[in-house]
Amino acid sequence: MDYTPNTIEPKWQKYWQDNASFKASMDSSRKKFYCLEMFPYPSGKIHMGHVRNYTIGDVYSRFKSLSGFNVMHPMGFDAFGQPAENAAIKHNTKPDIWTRRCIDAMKEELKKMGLSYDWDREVSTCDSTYYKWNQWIFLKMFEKGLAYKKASSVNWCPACETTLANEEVIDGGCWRCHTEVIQKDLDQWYLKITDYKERLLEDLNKLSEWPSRVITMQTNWINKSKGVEIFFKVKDTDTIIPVFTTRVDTIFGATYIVLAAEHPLAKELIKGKAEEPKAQEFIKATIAKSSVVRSKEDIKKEGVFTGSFAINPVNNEAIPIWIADYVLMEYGTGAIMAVPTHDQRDFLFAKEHNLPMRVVIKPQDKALVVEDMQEAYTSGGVQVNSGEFDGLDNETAKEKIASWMEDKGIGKIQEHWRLRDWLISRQRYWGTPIPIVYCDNCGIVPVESDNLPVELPKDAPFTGEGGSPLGKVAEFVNVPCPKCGEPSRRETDTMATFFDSSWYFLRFTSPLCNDLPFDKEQAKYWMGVDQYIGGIEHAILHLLYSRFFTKFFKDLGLIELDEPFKKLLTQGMVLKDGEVMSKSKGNVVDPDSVIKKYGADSLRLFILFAAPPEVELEWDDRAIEGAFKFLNRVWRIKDNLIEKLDSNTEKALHKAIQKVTQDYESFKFNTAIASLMELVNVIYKTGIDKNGYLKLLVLLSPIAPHMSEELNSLLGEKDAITKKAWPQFDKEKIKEETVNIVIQVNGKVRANIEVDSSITEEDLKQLALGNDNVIKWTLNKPAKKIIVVKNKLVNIVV
RNA sequence: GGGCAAGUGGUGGAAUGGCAUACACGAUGGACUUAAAAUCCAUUGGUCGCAAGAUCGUGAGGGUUCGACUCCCUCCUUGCCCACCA
Repeated sequence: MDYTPNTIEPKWQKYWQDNASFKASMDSSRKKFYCLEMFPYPSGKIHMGHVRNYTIGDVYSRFKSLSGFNVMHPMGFDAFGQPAENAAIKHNTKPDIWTRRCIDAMKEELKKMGLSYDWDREVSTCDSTYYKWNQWIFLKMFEKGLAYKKASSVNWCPACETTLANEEVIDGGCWRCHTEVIQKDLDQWYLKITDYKERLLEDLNKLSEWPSRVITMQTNWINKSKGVEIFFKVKDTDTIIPVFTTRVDTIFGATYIVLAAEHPLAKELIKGKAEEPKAQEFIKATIAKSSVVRSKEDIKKEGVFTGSFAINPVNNEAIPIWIADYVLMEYGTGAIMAVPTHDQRDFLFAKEHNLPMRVVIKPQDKALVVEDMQEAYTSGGVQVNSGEFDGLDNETAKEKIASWMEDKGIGKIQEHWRLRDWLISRQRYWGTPIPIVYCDNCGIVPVESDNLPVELPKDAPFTGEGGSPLGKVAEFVNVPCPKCGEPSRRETDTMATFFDSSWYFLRFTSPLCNDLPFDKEQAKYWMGVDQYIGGIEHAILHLLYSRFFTKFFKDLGLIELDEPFKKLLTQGMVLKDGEVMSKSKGNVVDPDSVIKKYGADSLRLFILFAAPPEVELEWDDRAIEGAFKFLNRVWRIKDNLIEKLDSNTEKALHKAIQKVTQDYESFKFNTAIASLMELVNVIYKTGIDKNGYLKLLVLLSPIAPHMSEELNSLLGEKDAITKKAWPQFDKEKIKEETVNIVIQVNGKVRANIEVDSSITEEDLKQLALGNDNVIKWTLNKPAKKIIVVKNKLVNIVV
């Protein structure tokens, strides 16, 4: 009988479903294991990235389950978002209909992969039973002052007609449609994630099982830096311009000041000056450009003189005040002190506009002359031209100048954080309505939590143009004020979808809970997520937001833990011909067609065997055949089972159990598969008995679950393979009586001997010295030194 | 510009201080077959050699060590993330 995955696989998928093989229930007598892969956006079709992500999670999950853990392995859909709106417009349907269809299609494909999900826990963020709790969480945040409204200039995508968080702007374009982003003033809802910045930074220390690069990226994102806010007085006035710097050691070299075009003082300073008309025009032109466009490196650093001067408080020098496009209002105080000799941006600007320069830090061993400088000197060195601080090294000077300025009241030591508040408003239809009402009498009024959910109207008109579709639905917008009952208007913005995905892992613990976002008892048992698996592209935003929400829930008393994800694996991308698979490059391999041809087991095997999980994986059409061939090889063993296992094969089996177990545990699936292949190669030479074969099948079952179940059942086993126990290896059986010892002379391998593993060091030395080849290579020279590494090698140095 | 990875046969990769290239793909040869496919077996880093064997070899150069793909320094290349963050 041949191996026919197309008949075997649906059969076992049905069996698992009918027998609720992967249903997880709380059982405090058993050790739990919560294995989670990042839930997908339901595009309707899975791609190889999904296959890789979910196969890794599935193998680990099945391995943990066979090892005795009470495993929870849920799956759901991150179903709100803009593509549904675009698709609905394109296909003349409605986002919810389109999304539900996509979810069904995608679920079918996921099931065809044979993934061991507890589908009873499925959640879709577009269900009102889910987004009701988004609204509840939002109201709690509003109550605690963590959700607030701010009128501000925001990134605006003209194509999507929606605001974007800075984090969502990629290379000056919208992260989804790549249209160039412009600036627009809107009243926006923000979440005050900055209230949690200390904890978000501090608690990174607790995440010892996260990849260090993700920790580094988060640290840099939150980025705490120490510096000094310096007070520059505008000459002949009482106006103060505060300026923040991390390089206070360069303060004596400040030769001008630069304000952002948006700086509130900019217009005031130019008033009545000869420079006013030119400066006015510059300000207007600069504000029109978005921050992202302005931040492009190739843009020339433009600026105008304001006609005003500032007094440098450390030496009372009057220095010119400029306005320039390279200074951004959002950072620091929106004004900088420029030190062209020691900052490259200032250097270029000063050269361009002929501004003065002065060296205040010079290298240890030589002089630094302004006229000879081709670029700013940004390294450390010795203070010069810095008054009483001359001669100090600049790091010491930094400390001393800072406290000296603070004592004199001309500066203030400050912490500066890079992390900013999180903009969650979207002028979109397909998202969670923000549960807020605007009343002429009462102002901003939260919807009563008893009246949640604020349902998304099913038939809002949207064309993709002209702002919020919800604003056009009268019966949605016009409601009585929850406080005074007078006619008022609902908020028509919806929430960014990152909100939805910031707590779904908690909802999985009790997806039907209807009095809180999640059940406290269930969450206490199942949380935190023992293993989280997903793409490196989520290393900052999604993980940071999820950490923020978790800390917020802790503060509400809903959970006890600080961090949601104990262990994190970031899988590498799937490439074809050295490039990321993408529709635009036309190099996409459709998983479904591979499953049709070779079966899900072969696809799973290939994707794990081709590379370790963390690194990029190169798709290879031929190697998938190799995976299929290997499964056939395992399949055929069933026809040639022998009665009695010989001791060498038995040893090979036990060694494989040891190696495969270790490798699964540490996500080294590629080498685990290699060991299984080696074992199969041995079996082809010597044969194996039924008992040994069954063990091999259990070892293989996390990777090729369908075939393993089929063979297990063909051999007459009553229990499904998912109910079996993980094989244990016997230490006695893998004990080696003899070991191979490498003999080196001066570090070069010259001989190889087989010795009893209990041999003493002295005997081994003598044996090595007496070896013919060793004698040949030592040429009777006396050994200067002999290094013996137990059970491995002898190195004779002559 | 900053940060983080990575660089090993024709290819994917293995080895984290101790026999470099496990396992697989591909290739070549053989067995089976009327034949092909499938399957099974063997060979497969370079150079020299009939062979035994020698010698070179993990991006480049240096260092530490009895011994380095592995640790350290300098450089090169590629990828990813971030970026006028003051």
